[in-house]
Amino acid sequence: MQPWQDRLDKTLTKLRERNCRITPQRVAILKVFLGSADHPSVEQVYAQVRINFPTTSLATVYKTVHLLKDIGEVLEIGTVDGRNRYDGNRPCPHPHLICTECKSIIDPKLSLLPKLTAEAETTSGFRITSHQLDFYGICPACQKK
Amino acid sequence: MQPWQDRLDKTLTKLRERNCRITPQRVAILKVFLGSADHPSVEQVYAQVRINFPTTSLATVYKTVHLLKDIGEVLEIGTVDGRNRYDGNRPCPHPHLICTECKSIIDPKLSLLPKLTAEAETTSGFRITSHQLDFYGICPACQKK
DNA sequence: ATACATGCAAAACATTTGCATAAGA
DNA sequence: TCTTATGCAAATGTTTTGCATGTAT
Repeated sequence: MQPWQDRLDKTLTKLRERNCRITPQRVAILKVFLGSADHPSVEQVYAQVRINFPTTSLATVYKTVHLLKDIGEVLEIGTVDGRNRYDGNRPCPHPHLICTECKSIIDPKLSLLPKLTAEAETTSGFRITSHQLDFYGICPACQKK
Repeated sequence: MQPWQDRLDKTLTKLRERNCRITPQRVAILKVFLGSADHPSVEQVYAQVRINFPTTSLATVYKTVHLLKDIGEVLEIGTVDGRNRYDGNRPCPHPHLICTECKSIIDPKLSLLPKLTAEAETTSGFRITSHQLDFYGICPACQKK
């Protein structure tokens, strides 16, 4: 029993409610997202899925990632190094730290972010519903090189 | 005399120092960046340049934008809607408030942002060089509708 | 004169789409 | 059965590259 089994079941239920079919490919793709702590690209998901499902096509991975994004089960992070990256574990927007050298992505915990959002709301009068916050820099490992 | 004349001269000097040649195309592209307050894509720069230099090729615009990015005179903002956007005016990135209803964009002044950046650096060990921060929500005018 | 930049076309990318076939419900 | 998903291939759109020609220095 994987720690994300519960999450998997909930997502499958959500798919059924939308009259989407539960195919082996979709389950496999979903499992890759839930099992990876980092922020994979479509190509990386594809490579992972093909270990167990060698017949899976890249187009299907693209279509499924789109579907999961649409139902809010996967978050599109943005373009890093020419390809889109995704987060299957925290589908709500959160800040990222992106290393411009090795392209790795970290999820920092920023206690001040709610206060910053509040400041943006009060100074502008906006009702803020979402955000995208990416810091770019050099990660500790690359600083030593 | 344009307000960015001084900046233009400095950039041209920088180019000469790097043994780069000052061509009409490069000057024209640079002027487009300095004269536009928004964040143009390569295609938009290309369209603008071709008004005065109809023979300019898209490849040259791409090469020049790359050059200007390399020497730090233009900032690559990131990919919006499938294409890269650039900022030739502001050396430092700044946050945006984007209304999802009327698409208007506001530049808020966020006094907490430096503190948030500092928190991100200390908690991660990253040396942060840049960032992108976009808040999405409903502006005051659209909330009344 | 001689590097270097330009412009054209073709290539290299990630991503999307159309359609016949396969398969979940 | 009957609709939806898959997989292939072709198309799309952006960005890059090779090379002959043009041009700034």
